[in-house]
Amino acid sequence: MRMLEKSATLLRGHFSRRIFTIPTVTLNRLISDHLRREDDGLVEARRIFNQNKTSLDNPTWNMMITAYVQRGLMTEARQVFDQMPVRDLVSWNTILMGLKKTRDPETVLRLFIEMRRSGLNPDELTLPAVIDTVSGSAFKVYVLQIHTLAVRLGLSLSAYTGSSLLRGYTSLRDLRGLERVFEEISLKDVVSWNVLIMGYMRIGFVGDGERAFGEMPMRNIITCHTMLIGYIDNMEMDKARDFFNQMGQRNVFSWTVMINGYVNGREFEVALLLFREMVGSWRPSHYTFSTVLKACAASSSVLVGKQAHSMITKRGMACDVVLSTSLVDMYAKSGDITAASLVFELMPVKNPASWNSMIGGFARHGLGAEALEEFEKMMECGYKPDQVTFVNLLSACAHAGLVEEGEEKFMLMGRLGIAAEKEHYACMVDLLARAGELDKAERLIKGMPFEPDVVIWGALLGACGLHSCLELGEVAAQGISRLRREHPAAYDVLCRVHGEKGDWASVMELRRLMKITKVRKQDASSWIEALG
DNA sequence: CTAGGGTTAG
Repeated sequence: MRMLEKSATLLRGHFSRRIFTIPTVTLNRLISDHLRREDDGLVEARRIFNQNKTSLDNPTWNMMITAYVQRGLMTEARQVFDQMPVRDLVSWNTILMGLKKTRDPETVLRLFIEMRRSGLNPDELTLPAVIDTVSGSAFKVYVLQIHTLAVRLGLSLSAYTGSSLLRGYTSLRDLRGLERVFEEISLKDVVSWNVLIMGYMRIGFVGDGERAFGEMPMRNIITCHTMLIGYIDNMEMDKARDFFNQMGQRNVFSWTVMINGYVNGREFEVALLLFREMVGSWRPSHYTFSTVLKACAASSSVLVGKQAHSMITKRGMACDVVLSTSLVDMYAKSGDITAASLVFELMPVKNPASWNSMIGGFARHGLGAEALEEFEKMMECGYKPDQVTFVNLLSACAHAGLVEEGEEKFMLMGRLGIAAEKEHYACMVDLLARAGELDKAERLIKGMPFEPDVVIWGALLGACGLHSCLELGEVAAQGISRLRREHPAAYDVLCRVHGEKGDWASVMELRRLMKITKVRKQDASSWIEALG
């Protein structure tokens, strides 16, 4: 084949755009062989493709689009698509399915309308691309319109199109729609059933999910995972565990789902125990490790964290961005900022989340200057900071007492078009109040576009305790008690403030109240305790 | 020549 290609190119050079052309069949074979190659034959395929554009048939054009779509290169895919002399149904389907991944409902809808205008009718592959893009976006209402179209074209009978309609009605939380679409499918396959169960579970109808599970004529392991995830999402951890224990077949995925369920339910010890049980007979995936590292980070279990890290290293597991970021975060949250920084610096690919973990790590270690410095590097490297970046940055400033820098970053956030959320205000209140700028903090709270929450009042209250400011402290404490009746920290700080002022009568009254309402201080946790 | 369902980080 290579020989043929070489001589063809040679000949084409000599007979420059004269009568001699390579037969279309040969070119198609040549291009598809390149695209099938394990190593990247794409560049070579594109070269041959470009030289022979005028004599290629549609399947070859479509294969070229597919090649780019599979690699996620949508700009290139679009380029080829736009150059096509005649776009057929496969071309449209391929480009629409590719665009699904970009989560750009406007473009997808525009293209879909353009396709209809060109006189082509969608088939059972076209609609899922459109439906899946609009569901879960602000354009979900289109699901109903597309369903109507599907019915008119007889496509709602298809299991393939039907499953995307099921997802569409799930995103609308429309139980009746979900069931009606399911009934419309003429030949229900295992996917139809699985997606139906997923729909029931997502909308919160666990019982209906269980009923469908009992009724279905065929099952596979994905059915079981759908049930498992359904239970976990509905916080039915006991049912999930029972189901998991009874599963006839399990794989790495099953274990990961179960472990992740416990992590999300904040049952970190159970999660780590299950992980230990798992490694006896399974090789965890990078999904497993990420979720386990999250558990380690949240419970400051450095020991298990380090074990996980060495397992990853020892078996030469590909450490992707997500996994590396989990490592950085685990070390940062369990107190080893040096290790965190080391892993972070060695990361070949970073993303905003990675930077956030690093900056957040510096913040929690009180290293304000380092956090600010890392933020500058992040900007220099061209990464876009987001809300999380600024929460970390502002809390770094708050912990390090960098008032001016904090105010500066707060304004920068506005200039970058990132809306300040409650958490940002909480950091700013903390920052200002701690620095003794209590009036400024109070004004900030009054100017907020939402009601202050416990965290914000708490930050103010804490600082009032620090600066022995009784009047404002009481405003804050009242704010808290309006939101939550018994809040131990509020009583605690108020006692201190009153005590410092020598207002012992108030202190006694508070202590009495605490006894009556059985208020207890919240449990503290430390890195030392969690080391085991 | 296009093909649907299940998991990860800040």
